[in-house]
Amino acid sequence: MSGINKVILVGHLGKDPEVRHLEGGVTVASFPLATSETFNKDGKRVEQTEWHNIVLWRGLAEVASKYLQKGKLVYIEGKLRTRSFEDKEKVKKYVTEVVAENFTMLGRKSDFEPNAPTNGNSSNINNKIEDDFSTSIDETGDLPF
Amino acid sequence: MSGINKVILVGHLGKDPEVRHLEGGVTVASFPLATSETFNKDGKRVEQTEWHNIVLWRGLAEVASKYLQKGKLVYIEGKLRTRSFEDKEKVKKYVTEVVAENFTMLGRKSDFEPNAPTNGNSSNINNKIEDDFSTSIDETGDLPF
Amino acid sequence: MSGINKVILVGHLGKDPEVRHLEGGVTVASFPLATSETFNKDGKRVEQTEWHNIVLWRGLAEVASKYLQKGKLVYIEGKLRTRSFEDKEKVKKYVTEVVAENFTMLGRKSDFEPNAPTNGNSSNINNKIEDDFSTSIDETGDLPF
Amino acid sequence: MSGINKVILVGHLGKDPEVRHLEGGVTVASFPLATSETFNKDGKRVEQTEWHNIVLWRGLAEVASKYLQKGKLVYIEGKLRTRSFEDKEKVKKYVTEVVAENFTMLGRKSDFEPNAPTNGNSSNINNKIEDDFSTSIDETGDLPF
DNA sequence: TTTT
DNA sequence: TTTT
Repeated sequence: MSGINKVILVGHLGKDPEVRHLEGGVTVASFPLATSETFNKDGKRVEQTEWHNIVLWRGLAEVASKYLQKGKLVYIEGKLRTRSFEDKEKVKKYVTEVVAENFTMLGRKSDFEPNAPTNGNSSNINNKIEDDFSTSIDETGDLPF
Repeated sequence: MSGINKVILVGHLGKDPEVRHLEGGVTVASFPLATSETFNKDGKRVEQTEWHNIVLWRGLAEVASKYLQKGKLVYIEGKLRTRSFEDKEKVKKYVTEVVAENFTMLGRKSDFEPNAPTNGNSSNINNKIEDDFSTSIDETGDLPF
Repeated sequence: MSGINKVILVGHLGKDPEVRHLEGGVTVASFPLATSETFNKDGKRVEQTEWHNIVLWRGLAEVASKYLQKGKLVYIEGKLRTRSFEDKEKVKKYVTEVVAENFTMLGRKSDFEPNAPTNGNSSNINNKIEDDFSTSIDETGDLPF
Repeated sequence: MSGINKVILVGHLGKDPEVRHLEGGVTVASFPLATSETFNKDGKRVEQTEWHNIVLWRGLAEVASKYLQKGKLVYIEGKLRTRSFEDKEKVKKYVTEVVAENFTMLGRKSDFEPNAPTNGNSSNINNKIEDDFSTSIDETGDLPF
């Protein structure tokens, strides 16, 4: 009859959410999310990061744009959706996104003060202790989307 | 630190699993899986189907190739992986797949006898009656789940 | 900060849903759900069944009481809740329940016609043939999922 | 055929893992895990905490005892199991547990240094910034198990 | 108490 | 390309 299409992610935002307002007043937000996995390969600790395109609609988009920021840790629940689009050269392409159905902020409370500035190398005492997630993203910079 | 990357699907196979044997003897199987969602739009019942690329490795690939067939209902648990490849025109493309970590067959037992032919409109009486063939599965006894 | 408390089950109802109407007009439904696991132990196929107490509230309770029946296969998503109560002898006891947040009917469509009688060994021909009654469901059109 | 019995939790340990070694050398670890949910009730922010009995076996128990500690944030995936036992007065009781199948440590890296001392009111600089989760547990002290 |  |  019906089916199940469910995605559960816990990871860090690669960028601040990007918010757009469509005609009709609908809000959409999106951001890349990194989920990392570490495993041993030939006795060495290897980290593999997977990047996900997260899309949020309406009220969820507005909450996300208010509370989520680059580097923050979030739990996201949603569904997979593959859509096609035309790139600049009019070539048809496909992209798979995770359409969020709800999310929960994880980590320290201080990480989620609304309206806090996002300076990558902030000297904010609360950010100081965090691991160096954000800078390493800036360096590699090769999000596949 | 670490993250979570989990996908849970319940849907029907769009095709029989396609099995390949890589150099080194590693088996890979893949198939498209459809998850359907029905909702009301302007008083009308609309069905929206999402297609997922499922990939299975090693032992899981072998079990899948033995028991799963076009049309069957399965529960699949896995993780998202986006990989790039070059198409025939040497254009770099991305595809997102669900790498299965385990699966469970749902539905009637008769749907899962190994080696059964896949005729779309089969009039095989066994497909209409539940609980048939259960003994033959008991006899082979090698269902690893 | 916040947490995640999520349960995902696919199993068969052990009984028809039991519906109660609380003061204030709130509807609650509940039923036992069996999830079975089979594994090999000393070369023998062993089945282990786990029973879950499922509880549904309000609209979800009403839909469940209309469509779910003893023996049917369902996907249930919800959260764990342990509550205390006093038994007949005034002894404090604890019970853990799965409070359903949504559910999806799996299996053949004919399994889910509303108001069908529940005779365990029914010889009703409609239970043997797939795809029957589909139009009658289309006509009523009020399946909210 | 088969079923699905899956639990996904993100929460904080209420106590250090308790490790036991059974005859035959099997290791079992267990601890209470709190998942909190906050919602608005009559305009006020209410927090509701659910406690879960987590049980881990063998290698997973050993890893847990090494890395997990009271107050730490973890993602746990497992299955529900209700078992009966006799209490001191020989009364038969039931308890529902989450048998962990894997777990992932979340939060700051410094939270998971192995062998770190667990003093509730530690003056360890890394613990200082944490929110006051641990003390509030000590005060209420009413774990239902 | 279900189902396969 | 599946299924209901």
